[in-house]
Amino acid sequence: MPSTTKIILVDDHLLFREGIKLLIETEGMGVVIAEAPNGKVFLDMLEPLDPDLVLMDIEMPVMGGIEATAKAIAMKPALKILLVTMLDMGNDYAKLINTGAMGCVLKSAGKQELENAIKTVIHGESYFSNELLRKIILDFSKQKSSATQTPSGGIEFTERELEVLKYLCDGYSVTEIAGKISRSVKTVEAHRAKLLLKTETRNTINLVLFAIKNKLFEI
Amino acid sequence: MPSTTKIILVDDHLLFREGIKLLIETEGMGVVIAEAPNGKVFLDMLEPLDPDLVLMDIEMPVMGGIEATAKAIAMKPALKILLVTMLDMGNDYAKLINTGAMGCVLKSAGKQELENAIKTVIHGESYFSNELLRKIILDFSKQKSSATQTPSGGIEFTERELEVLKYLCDGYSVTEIAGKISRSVKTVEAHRAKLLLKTETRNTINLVLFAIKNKLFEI
DNA sequence: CCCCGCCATAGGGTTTACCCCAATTCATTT
DNA sequence: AAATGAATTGGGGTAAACCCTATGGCGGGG
Repeated sequence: MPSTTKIILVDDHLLFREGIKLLIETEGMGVVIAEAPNGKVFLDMLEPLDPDLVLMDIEMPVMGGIEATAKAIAMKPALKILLVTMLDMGNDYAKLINTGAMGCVLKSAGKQELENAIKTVIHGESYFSNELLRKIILDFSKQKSSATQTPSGGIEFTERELEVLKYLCDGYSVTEIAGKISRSVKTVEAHRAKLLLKTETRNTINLVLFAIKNKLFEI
Repeated sequence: MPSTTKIILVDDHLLFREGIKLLIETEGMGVVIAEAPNGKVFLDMLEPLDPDLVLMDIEMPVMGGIEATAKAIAMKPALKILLVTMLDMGNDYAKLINTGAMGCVLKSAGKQELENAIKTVIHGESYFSNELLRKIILDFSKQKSSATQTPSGGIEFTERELEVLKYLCDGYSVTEIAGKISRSVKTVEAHRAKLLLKTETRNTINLVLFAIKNKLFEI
């Protein structure tokens, strides 16, 4: 860990950069060695300047923070990047997580949280703001629930049907299932046929795919 | 929203259930109409009792909370389930999110947070504790980075095989694929047979499940 | 009380999946 | 140049999947 943290600010708003810079240096979080108005300019100064930490905005012209982060991490895998975003940035939170950035804070965060985030990231841990985390999870569960509701409007299965479906999703054939539950192959086939009807699928593979997409069973 | 929330407690520890029950009823959060020591017992009482909310432990004998939640949601998609877990439960946080549960709190949570979670979930929104959210995100980014390193299970496929496999994972039958790529059904079957050999699977369903598990294709 | 509907059980017959085998092409090796 | 091996293309035959039909059991409603 360096005695003085060398920081680069990447944001297309001059006022925001100056405010952050003042905040960082008066609070003794580190020293801002450079500023860039977009991802492209930042990437050009990455090699010669060799910063310890990058505070990166996401919405920027020419090259956004997501793309710039991915490329920067590809060049310097150990580089610590802290993303800065507004809460209502579309709904691509997954991308945000997978850039390789060590953390993400909201622009609405107070200086206390920013300081906390910077120290955490410099220390080698990751920091994601709680508000953002909650948004991401809501996004996740929304995807899930909309997937379960749309296919056929809340399908209900009988115990036997669920049992057969579980075995199918585990990869067992109808014949094998018939043996497992001590019933005729024809019986199990009838249960599967009912499942095909209820889920509006044409064959076993599509039935299994349906169950997996709707997270009825783990695979 | 009902005037008195009907709650079922599912946990294998009697003391924990009794403590939670006392807490819920003295704080006026609702009324505990039943208790179950594991997921199987709970599923049996789900139909007749028709609860508004379920407090479900994850680590339980016979049938765990993840599986029980998935099945319960499959039977009653509108049912509200609040999972209860310890923080160091392996690393299957993704499963936890995708069960269909409306929320998750830690066993170490105070009664204030529990009350907050119950009210939120009953109100129709989801609630996940902040500590847990942070864990989940870390898990998520870890999965992604390891996934980019090993695209397949070490197996190499030819162009044709990948093409056939993609169609299979989309739910198309061998006959349909033969039409799509203008080849004989027998040819496509031969490609699939090669896929079965390479992946060491016994039939198409297991082949598709293999591909999904190894994240060869999105579904 | 009896009928209707749903579930679980199963048979008959057609289509598809699966296994064993073969020919052609093409790149690499001997 | 000949041989080897792998990819792509198919056939033939059996087992399994898939579709249509049917019976006995059980609970709710006229």
